[in-house]
Formats: sequence, structure tokens, C-alpha cells
Amino acid sequence: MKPNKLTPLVSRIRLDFRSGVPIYTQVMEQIEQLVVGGVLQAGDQLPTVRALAQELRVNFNTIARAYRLLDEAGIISTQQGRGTFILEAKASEKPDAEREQALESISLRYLQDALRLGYQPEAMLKALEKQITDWRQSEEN
Amino acid sequence: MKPNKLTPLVSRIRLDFRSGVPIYTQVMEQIEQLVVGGVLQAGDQLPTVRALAQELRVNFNTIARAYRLLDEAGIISTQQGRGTFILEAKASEKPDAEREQALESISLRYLQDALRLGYQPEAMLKALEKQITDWRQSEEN
DNA sequence: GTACAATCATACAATTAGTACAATGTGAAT
DNA sequence: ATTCACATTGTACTAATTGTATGATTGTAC
Repeated sequence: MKPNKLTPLVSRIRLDFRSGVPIYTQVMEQIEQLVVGGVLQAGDQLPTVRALAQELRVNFNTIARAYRLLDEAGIISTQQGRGTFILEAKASEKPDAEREQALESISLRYLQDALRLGYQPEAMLKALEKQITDWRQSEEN
Repeated sequence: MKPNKLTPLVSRIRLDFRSGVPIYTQVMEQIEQLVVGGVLQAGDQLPTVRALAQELRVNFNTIARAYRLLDEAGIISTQQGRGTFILEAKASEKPDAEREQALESISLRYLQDALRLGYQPEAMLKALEKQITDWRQSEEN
């Protein structure tokens, strides 16, 4: 699964240097809106901190700060040496049909992975049940 | 050591470019799992660094790095001018335990993914069972 | 003037890509 | 059978691209 595409962000971000709102806040909020609005989709690669910074005529650390906030908010994933990418939308905000399909998809993947390792379905179910038990244990704390 | 066969690896390796896990790590771990799971056996020849790189659309040095790590781990043997080959499983280790760990690992990942989607354990088990049923159906053909 | 937040500058670390090279295998010419 | 040219394979080293960490600078409010 490669990065989908590199969306040209610049044209969609408008900075107001006189508003008193910090640049990093403006960048963060506008990217967040683009994600919520569906313009930016999961897997899309954002411009590099330097590229976006150059186009917006700000220091790249300012963009890095915005990216870091977005990362902490779980909206994007920034990876040193690689780039930054839009993450999946929060599950709770997804329609049920999509969630259902997502569950199917990861279930199939799990099945395939386990088969690839030479396991039979029974072993998979058992392993999953064990994980669930362990998880419930840890949840009690 | 005579090369047994050249296993087509590509179809069995799945890269996630936005997971945050380096490509070379993903390649290494997945080949390791294939070996532990018995899909790849001693003497099998892996694709050349360039071939695998081309199919996965990454630089061949990235594959070379994965191969080097596997070599250092004693899992494969890379030979300049020849190719790379799966080594005998080390008798001192416990392949069953390793296999078990591999299954645990992907089970945990499945659990976490499903939890992140907001599903309860029961729904996961049910979804998995459905996938298994579907798979059995298709296996009958 | 002091304090504080925002921005910038610099050096760094991680990952991937590029280039040149060495070891090995292959196959034709002799 | 030997040799030699060349393709194939992995290796080594370097460069480029990316985000990160830390401290200095700037500007604004009090």
C-alpha cells in the first residue's frame, strides 16, 4: 500500500498573519478541516514540513509544530525520514456500513495472515480468544 | 547448499507505507514469519534484492538492508553473486514457540485494530468465524 | 523592562535512494 | 577443456530527503 498521492495543500491554506492566531494553529485547524471535509483522505501524503513552509513563507519548524499537534490528535502520522500521512478517520465518526466493511476487511486479512503462517482456523479462533481474555484482564486495572 | 526453489514472495508480503514501521523492518519481519510458519523452507531461494525491490516498488537497498538483518539473525544466507537462501532452522531454538509467538502477534494486532474500530470482542469473533466459513466454502471448489 | 508565547536557526537522526564495485555464474569462441 | 566477455547478484559508501530536538530571537502585553 503506497502513499495515495501528494495533495497540493498550499492553494487550500490561507494564512492570516495579522489575526493574532498563531500560524501553527491556523495550519493545524485548516488541515483538520480538510480532513473532516474529505478533501484529504486516509493515506494521502502531506507536503513535507519544508515544502509547505516554503510555500507559506514561514519557518519549517512552525509547520512541524502544526504537524506534531495533528499527530498528537491522531489525525496524521508523521514519520522521520518518510513523510507525513493522513490517518484513518476516527471510527466513531464513520458510518456503520463503513465500519462493518472495515471489520470484514481486517478479519479477512487476519485469516489470510494466519493461513500463511500455516495455522488452521481453530487455532486462530483460539489465539484470538486468548488475546481477548488477556485484554479483559488488563482492562480491569 | 542447492537451492530448492525460488519462492514467489511478493504476493505474500504486504507493505504498509503509512504504518510508521520502516519498510526494511516490515520486509524482515514478514519473511521471518514466513520462515517460522514453514512457508519458506531451508534451501529456498529468495528473490534477488532488485527483483523484490522492483515488485514492492522500493529501492533495492531497502531490501538489501532487510536481507542483511535476516542474515545477521541467522535466518538466511546472502551470497554475493549467487543469491540469498533460507538457512536450516536452528535446532537449539524452539520453532513451535516462535510460531506460537507469531500467531500471538498477529492476533493482538487484529484485536487492536478491531477495538480501534469500536468493536467488542464478540463482534470480532463473529466476523472471524464468518470469514472462516466463507473461506471453507471457497476451498471446496 | 520583564515575562511569555511564537517563530526561527541550527544541528541532528532516521529512512530511503544513487552510484560504483566485487564476487559469481553463464555461455560462446577457440 | 579453457578462456574470456558479459550478465547477475550482493556490498559498500555516499547523498538526498525526511522529521526531531534544542536553544536563540522576536514581538507583544503588562
